[in-house]
Amino acid sequence: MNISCGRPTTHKEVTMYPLSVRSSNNHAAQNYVSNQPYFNYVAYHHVPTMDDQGQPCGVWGPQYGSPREEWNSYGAGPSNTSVVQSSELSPNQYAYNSSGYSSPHPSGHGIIHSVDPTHTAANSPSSLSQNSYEWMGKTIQSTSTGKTRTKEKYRVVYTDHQRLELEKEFHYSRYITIRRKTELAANLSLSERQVKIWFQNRRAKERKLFKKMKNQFDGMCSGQSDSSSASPNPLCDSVVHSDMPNSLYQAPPIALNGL
DNA sequence: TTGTGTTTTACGACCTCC
DNA sequence: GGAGGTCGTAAAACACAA
Repeated sequence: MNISCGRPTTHKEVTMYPLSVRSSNNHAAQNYVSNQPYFNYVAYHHVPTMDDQGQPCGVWGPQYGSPREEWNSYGAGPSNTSVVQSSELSPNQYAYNSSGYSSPHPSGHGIIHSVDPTHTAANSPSSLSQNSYEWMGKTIQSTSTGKTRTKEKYRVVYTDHQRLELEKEFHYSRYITIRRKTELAANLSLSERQVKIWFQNRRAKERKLFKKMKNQFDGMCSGQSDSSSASPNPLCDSVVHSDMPNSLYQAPPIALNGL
């Protein structure tokens, strides 16, 4: 098997906390991830691959449905955004409307490239809370540890837009390519480091969720695991105990040769 | 309002690969 | 050696019951 996801070198990022401040009053989408239908772990089987043209590593098999289009059910991309702040919507009314999201970008993705600068300016994190960036000037260096921390914030909270785009990218591929990482970082006003770490954390979250679900499944099936008798629940045999873990978490695309 | 549990960013340690 | 991977963890942000 020739997995050819490139891993070109990238410069080490210097800025630890670039533009990324979420408006404090938008809890609406806080939990949108957990409600997403793609969290169907039983059916999910992702194999990260990428060709040498910079095409996405993610192979979204037909069993998962179309990778990007289904995001329209959540509303959409950044472009025509109408990210309505939660001050205007109830938590169940998280509206993220876009008709432009579905148009694929050159590399096969369909999200960021069509961003209208005017809309971006109107809806970008910076526009959400212009003054919220002030704290960034207060980055201090911890004298004891050398760690870079901000004086007033240990971490930033990403905007709904940033999260949505990251989630969409994650939905498309669990492992982001160098190229897409660069694009995303630029378009979301995040550092590449932040994008990378977000994906790492996101995968960790998924593993955690999967583990949780597997435990629940094991609990359900524990009473019928007697090998001497036929399992009354075929789901316990075929899905949970054999297929899911290994297929879900393949080794990361390490053998990389370019973007 | 407050206490508590969960989630979200961010990092360090350690690993593998080139 | 540098890149990005997982794993574990810290701490802020958040949700929610009492």
